Amino acid sequence: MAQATGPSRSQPATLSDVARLAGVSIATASKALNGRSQVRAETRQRVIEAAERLSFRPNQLARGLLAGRTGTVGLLTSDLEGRFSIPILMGAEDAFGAGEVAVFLCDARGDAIREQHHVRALLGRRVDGLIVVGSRTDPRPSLGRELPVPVVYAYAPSEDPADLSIVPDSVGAGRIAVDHLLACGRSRIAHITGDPGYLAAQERAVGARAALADAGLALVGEPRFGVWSEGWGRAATAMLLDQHPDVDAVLCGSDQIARGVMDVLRERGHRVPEDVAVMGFDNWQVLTSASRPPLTSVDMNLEQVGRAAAHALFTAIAGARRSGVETLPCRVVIRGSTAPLS
Amino acid sequence: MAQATGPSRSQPATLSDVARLAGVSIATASKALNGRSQVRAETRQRVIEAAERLSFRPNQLARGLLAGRTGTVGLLTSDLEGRFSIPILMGAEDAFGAGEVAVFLCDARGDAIREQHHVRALLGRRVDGLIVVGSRTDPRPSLGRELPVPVVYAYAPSEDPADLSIVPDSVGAGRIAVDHLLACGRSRIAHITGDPGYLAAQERAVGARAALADAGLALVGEPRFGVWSEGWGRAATAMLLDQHPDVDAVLCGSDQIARGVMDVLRERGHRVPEDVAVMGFDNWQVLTSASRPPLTSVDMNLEQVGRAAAHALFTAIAGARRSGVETLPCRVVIRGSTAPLS
DNA sequence: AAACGAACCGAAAAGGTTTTCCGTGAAGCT
DNA sequence: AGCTTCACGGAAAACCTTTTCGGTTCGTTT
Repeated sequence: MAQATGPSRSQPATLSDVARLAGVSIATASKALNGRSQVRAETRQRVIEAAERLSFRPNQLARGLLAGRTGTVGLLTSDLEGRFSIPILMGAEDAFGAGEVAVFLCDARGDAIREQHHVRALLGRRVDGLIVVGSRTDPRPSLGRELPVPVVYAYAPSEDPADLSIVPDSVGAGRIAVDHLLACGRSRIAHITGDPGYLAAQERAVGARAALADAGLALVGEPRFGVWSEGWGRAATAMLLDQHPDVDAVLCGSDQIARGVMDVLRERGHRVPEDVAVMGFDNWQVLTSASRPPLTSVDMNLEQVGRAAAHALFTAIAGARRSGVETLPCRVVIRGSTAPLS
Repeated sequence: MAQATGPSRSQPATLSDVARLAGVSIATASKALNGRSQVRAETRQRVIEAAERLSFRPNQLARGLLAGRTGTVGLLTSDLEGRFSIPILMGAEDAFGAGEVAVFLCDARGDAIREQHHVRALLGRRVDGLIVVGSRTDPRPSLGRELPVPVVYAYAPSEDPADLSIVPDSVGAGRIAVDHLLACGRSRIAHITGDPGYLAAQERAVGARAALADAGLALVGEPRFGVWSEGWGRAATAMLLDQHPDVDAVLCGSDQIARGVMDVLRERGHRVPEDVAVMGFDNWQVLTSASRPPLTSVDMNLEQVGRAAAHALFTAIAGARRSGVETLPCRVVIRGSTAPLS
């Protein structure tokens, strides 16, 4: 009953179909299509035309079964919803797509059980490697050393130093942010940032202080930790202006916070950037370009993190293992909210 | 040289390894692990333990090769960056993950050539079906009727009515938005929306007008089309207030526009929601909850669109084809920016 | 005791591709 | 003419799992 190539939808052509149509053996057809040299040019041409006519696509399953390599990798995110996973994922997909590698996407939704389940499923499909994408930069548990394929951790590093992790340089990000404000001639710089439980918040503050110290300066007051929201940005700014009305720059832990900061600054009659310069982190387009004025922000180069992770996985699959945490530099994107003091 | 199970990383165990360890044939091992009935309980136990010890995972490639079904689907997005693809993708991933189906993610980046390339690659991997996710609701070209696997279009419908498409009900969205404003006692409702080249903008306006007409009312002025930005929301609101200072509600084409609208309303001394109610579309958390007051918005239920697409693909793979454009209802999420007139 | 049935297990084929090895024929050389 | 060399094409194994079908063993029945 099943062989009716009939009405609806025929099976895809197989290599033996091509061989039959071209009047050669399966082996010859394979060699002709793969550019092997043991086949006459004329024969090769005949095979190629036959494959064309049948719109033959080699079955990657069979190929993978034989080769022991499938040309697939697993991309395991812990949180698709969060906006940090997406650019990383794009970078990785981009890097792999160019190399004929297909990507299995799995979202663990922050659940370790589900993550374990996905890992097992991916290994059953014989992926050549795994990329684990976190939703924040705090270290996360390793998947273990016993996996049969290489693993690269992106954004959230593994707790096990034997694993390879690719993360943005948060300390450096704090540094270059302050360097930019210093270059704008600011010297009374405050720092309003988010949840102190986030390593990124701590590291950016460390970098900012280090850059100020190098210039013989210090923050105006202590860093103000809170939550990653506009509301906190507004509240913290109100307090800041009460205590330090002479502040000439505010470095904000995120673009959202910066948005709130700028609103209150404007409401209180401080001009941005003439009186107070404002910077954010993350360079989240929808916020930076909607602000008045557009917001200068530190871009974490997440797409590049994804690409680097993909590249590292490539080389690991080829046999060259690395380990440890590798950091990638961030960059300042200058917009209207920061400008030299006139 | 290759058989050294040696130092670094051994090959995954195969069924014949398990069979050998358990002292049975390959066939029996397979039957034991798959719950077939022709094997003694004690033997089955022995096999299961052997599989456990070797941490055996059946090779899905071999299984797929044999069964003709791979348990994989392709998810083809035209634009990962845009925020509409992500929830759809999450819904689809969620629905498939529960069913032991793995998802290949491909991002065409809005390029038809790249899309074609990805389709070919996916077919080479013998996916059982395809979901095509668009970045806007305007119809897009079909992948064609000649594909060997079923295809479901999500968010952006196919131009070919023979294809199956799942989209949110934009006209209905406009309707329920106005219905909500009417229920709040508003009667002088303006509409500030985005790019008129977007079908979503047109359809929402159509729905809004229809709901008003049903109540014997009309919009305050014409719908104001522009771009999907806060800046446009601010500019349009300024004009609106000049011409119609007595407006008591503004229906905005997106949450971004709504954000701009609210800013200007407040600056001009109009209270939200006491004097003017404001609504947006998309229910984009980061904007709706950061607004002052939090923004009432129409949620397009995109995750549900993704789930429905996955489900439709499931049944199509099982043989039950549908066709045409199926719409899913949207829902109003009420927050502080709309309230009954006191 | 012979025959029968049930329960259990194994051999083998199938799925599609790549690769190795062998065979055939022709051309080149002495 | 007889030999080697070369170019080309084909047979078959391998990858791993599932399933069908046939075979063995043991207990039961007449």
